[in-house]
Amino acid sequence: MRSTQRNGSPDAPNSVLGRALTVLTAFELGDDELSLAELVRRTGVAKATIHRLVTELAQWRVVERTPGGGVRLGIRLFELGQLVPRQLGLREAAAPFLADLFEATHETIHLATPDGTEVVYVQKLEGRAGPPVPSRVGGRMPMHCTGVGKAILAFALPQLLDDVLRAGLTRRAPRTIIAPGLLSAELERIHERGVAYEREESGIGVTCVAAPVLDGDGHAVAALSITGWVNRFDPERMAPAVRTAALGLTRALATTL
Amino acid sequence: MRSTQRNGSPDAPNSVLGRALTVLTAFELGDDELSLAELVRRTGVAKATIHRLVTELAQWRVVERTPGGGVRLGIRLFELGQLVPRQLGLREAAAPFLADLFEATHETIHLATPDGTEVVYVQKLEGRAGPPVPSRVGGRMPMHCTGVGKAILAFALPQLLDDVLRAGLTRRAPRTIIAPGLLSAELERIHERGVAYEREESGIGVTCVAAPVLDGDGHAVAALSITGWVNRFDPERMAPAVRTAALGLTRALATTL
DNA sequence: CGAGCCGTTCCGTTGAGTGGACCGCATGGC
DNA sequence: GCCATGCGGTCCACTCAACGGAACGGCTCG
Repeated sequence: MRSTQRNGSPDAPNSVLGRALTVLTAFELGDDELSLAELVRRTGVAKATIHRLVTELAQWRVVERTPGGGVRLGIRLFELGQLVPRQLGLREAAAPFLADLFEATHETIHLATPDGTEVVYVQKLEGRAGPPVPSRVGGRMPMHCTGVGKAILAFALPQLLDDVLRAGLTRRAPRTIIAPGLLSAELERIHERGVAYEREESGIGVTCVAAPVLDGDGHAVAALSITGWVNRFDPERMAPAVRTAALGLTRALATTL
Repeated sequence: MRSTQRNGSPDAPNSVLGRALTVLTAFELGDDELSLAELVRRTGVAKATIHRLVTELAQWRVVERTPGGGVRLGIRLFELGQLVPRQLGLREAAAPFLADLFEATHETIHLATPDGTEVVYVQKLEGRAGPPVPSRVGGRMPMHCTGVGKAILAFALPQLLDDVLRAGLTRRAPRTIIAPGLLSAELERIHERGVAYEREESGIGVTCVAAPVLDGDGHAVAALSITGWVNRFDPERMAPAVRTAALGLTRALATTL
């Protein structure tokens, strides 16, 4: 069995493409620019090879060379990423609903889509007075410890829950649900109510309400949520708003297709 | 001389990487999914090769296979794109300023960064009652016919203006500036005032005010703008707000570095 | 002033990549 | 019913693109 890298990629690839993608995925959140030597260290690819790959990637503006000889991810990668249909269609359709929610609450709004056993955030509107949350557009979080994740999981094929359990219910905060039985029961309640609550399961002091966005078969293709401070924000009171927006978005996507 | 493709890439590449990037850049805005056959047609790459490349790209989730055998850009491309520092740092620093401008005006707000002789939109907050504009996050527009573009051009190295003129002042709307002399004069006025106006130069009925965001050397690294209907929106009245926000962002970026 | 690290270049070797040919399967016009 | 067409997918012998060890020049330390 292949080792589980965070990027879910074949390790030690001996193909050009594999090496090139290893280089690109070597960049992480804090990395502004990396030196060639650092890339060699992170990827295990030979120096001459890194140099050749980086030179060609730079010609395509997929990476950019910095004056100091370093390498940074290039603007063209951003442009390509914005064309990805899984986020483009969703974001376009969701924009007015998210704007309404934000206008009405001024709390932090999230829109996320499932990928594997995690969710990827597609949009985030940050409330000024809201709690700091580790989420980020283009970032990932496990499904079991987030409102959007649980909302999606409750309206997904049973297979997905198995995958999530097999991946392990890692603890993210003191109140993260790490017992498979509790998670199943919680998902059942969410499925009945159409709304998922999360209280300090991903971070201390943070709570949220989420609702799923469904496709024609009733499976979740996304979820949206409102997040706030646990003592200044009543998720139950926001539930109807989130649910309404999610239903609206579900309908908007259905009529688009 | 190499032909000027829109993606600015070497054509007829005989490297694996070149072929793979040709495949990725074959996707355009409207394309949800492409068939392998369509990719063969668009790229001129042999079918077996396309098949092999797509299979490997799919393993990395850079592309995804659809049930019908088609190919679409994958979520991982979106994730990578969101890490690109040129937009990430800018977007993070700009978020509060853009939010303030939007809150105060409820008109369409743009944040763009220069790349070559064009600008790439990094953020867009769409006003409900604003005019439809062709801009899109991750999209490009020429510099000479947009507010943000002119603001950037007025605070760039002279070399850039030469490049823009050499690329040609293409007409986008009846009032697009296509005379080099007029553009130079306009840029001088913009440099003096610190604000750029655009009146129906990119589209009929649309006007905007833009201001540059500068680096330590006084060169533009970005620009932001407010856009509205030409008869319901007075750009001069919004100029101080845009300029203030741009100066604030300039300062915020300076202290970050 | 030399040890160490850096980005860069060179070049002989080799196996990853290539693409024409082929398969099985829908589709659809005759 | 049947052949023509276009599709995704597979095979495999040839070949040249890619590899990486080695060497170079520049830089910064101690």
